[in-house]
Amino acid sequence: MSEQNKLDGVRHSLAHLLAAAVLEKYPKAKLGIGPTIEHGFYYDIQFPKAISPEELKGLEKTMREFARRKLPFSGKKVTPAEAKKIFKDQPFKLDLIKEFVKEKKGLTVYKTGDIFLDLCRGGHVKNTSEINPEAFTLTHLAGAYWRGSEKNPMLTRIYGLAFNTKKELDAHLAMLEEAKKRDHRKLGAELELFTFDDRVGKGLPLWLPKGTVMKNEIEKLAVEMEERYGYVRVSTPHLAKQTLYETSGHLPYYADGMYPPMKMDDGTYYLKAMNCPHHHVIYGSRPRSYRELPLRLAEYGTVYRNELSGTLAGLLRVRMLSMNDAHIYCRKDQIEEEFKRVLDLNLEYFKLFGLTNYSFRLSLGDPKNKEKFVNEPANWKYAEDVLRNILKKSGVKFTEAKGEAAFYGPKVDVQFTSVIGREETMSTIQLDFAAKKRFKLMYQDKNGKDNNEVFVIHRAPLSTHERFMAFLLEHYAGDFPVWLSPVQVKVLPVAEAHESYAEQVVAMLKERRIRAELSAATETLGKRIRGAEVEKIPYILVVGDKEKSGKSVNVRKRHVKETETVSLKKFLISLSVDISERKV
RNA sequence: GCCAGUGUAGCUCAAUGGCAGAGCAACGCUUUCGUAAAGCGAAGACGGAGGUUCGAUUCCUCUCACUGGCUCCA
Repeated sequence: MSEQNKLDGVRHSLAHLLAAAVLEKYPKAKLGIGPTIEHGFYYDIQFPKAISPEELKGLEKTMREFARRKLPFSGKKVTPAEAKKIFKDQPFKLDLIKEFVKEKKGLTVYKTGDIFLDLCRGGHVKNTSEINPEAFTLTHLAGAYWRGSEKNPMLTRIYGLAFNTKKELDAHLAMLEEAKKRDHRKLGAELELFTFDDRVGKGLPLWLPKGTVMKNEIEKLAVEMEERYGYVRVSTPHLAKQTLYETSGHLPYYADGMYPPMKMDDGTYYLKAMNCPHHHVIYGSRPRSYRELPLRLAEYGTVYRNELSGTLAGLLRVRMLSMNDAHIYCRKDQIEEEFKRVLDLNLEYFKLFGLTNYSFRLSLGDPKNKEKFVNEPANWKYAEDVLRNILKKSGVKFTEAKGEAAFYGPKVDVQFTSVIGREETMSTIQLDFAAKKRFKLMYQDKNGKDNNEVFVIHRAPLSTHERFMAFLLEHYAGDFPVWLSPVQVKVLPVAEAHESYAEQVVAMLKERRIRAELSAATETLGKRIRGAEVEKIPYILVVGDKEKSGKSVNVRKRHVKETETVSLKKFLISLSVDISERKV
């Protein structure tokens, strides 16, 4: 047995001990399921009344006592009738038994000493003596719907962490503490990048001056890259009439995610939740020739989505999104090439930002779910095969996920895990075979005939400004590359006498469009250095008598104690080059 | 939206059924300083609305916001 399987066995066994501890204290509690997860385990339980987080300590203690009793785990097969009898007071277990019988799965029950019996497929330690009672802890409570459906009752989920040794557990807890310091919400407030306010509304970020500088830098990058990759830019209104979303087909699939309609004297309007329909209209604004394809329309489009209040989280999930959007209109024979180019664009971005913590996911439709996906089986199969083949050819690793597609077609999502462990889709590339029919997207082919075979690739490699900023903040822990830093250089005169020289230095920096600030000598030099370090300014320039007479600056790089005196001229040139090349 | 938790000054943290206390930041004055916190001073807060009470920041109800998760998604 591998180390990992053994640890999984420990974690799974702990879930059983947790359930046993709960039943000892609350004999009337109803058990859901208790699986193993990445760093531990959880158990979903319905309590007679809500329990408080303080009670976790007590449950933990009981679990330790159980573990020390050296209880053996043993399993046996049972018939459905036997199982129903054993779990007659456990409605959720009865639910599972029904399901397993329907799926013709065998039933097994596992016994933990003589304290606990659970319906379970196995995978435990042989004896609780294999569990290190110091290497696990219960961490937090959460609500979770039974079988993951919001139509079912909500159970209380108790999460636990478990490792082989106390040392590993402590290290993991310490890592979580460290991660909290990189939380984009904390850093964003400290670095004055964005803020929220009750009067504006939840999920509606206000970009502060420094955050806006960064947002604009990222947008500038996108404009340059997209120009290089053959895109043209467009710009569209934030609202549109209901008819547009009826044409696009978004209303039946997406109405819940949109803000409610606004009835005006000349019709009903919606705030846009996506840019695609507007772009499709631009495509159709005049007849297109086959020579024009692929046509790539790009826009940093602002969209509004009425996300459920409970899902909002800092900039990771908001209600106003600035999407790095574009739609590529191409012929069938161009899909592969275009898709590949988008993939390359993605990879180029990730390399530029030094991002490695991502994985590709091929998000597929689900033929059974006709409410969520357009019912065109042949098109689905074609599009899914196209995407799968391109991914395979390009050699990137990917997983497949059923039911994660857009309603109009499959997509390739780039999944990131934030430092606090939340997984979100960052970039997305989608293949849309439904728009051409709905919007009557046409082109004239070589023979002058109308052709409706216009495929649309939706793509957002830089996600939204909001989510991308959240990832960048956590990725760099606030230490942004110079080109992205809101303030690139801070100039510190040693004393008042050096202020005029310092002002000259700032002026020369600004002339080269370098973002520089003066930190006047109203405080001690040490204090101003500390301030600039806390602000995470990439370059601190100290100027005193020596620098003034030598037309030089003393350069202190972020987080580096050793300083270096160089001529002002030299510093200006090398910094300008670094910024224009977007060096890390 | 659902389940649970948390809301004290710009930030970090105290205390309390009976005048809410500090550090940092910001402000004023003094200091003009060579690489991560100079000194003094003044000022600043119980998320909001009800209720219980002689009296509520503290107890209760509602509400708003945030946090952790579920569902959902860029």
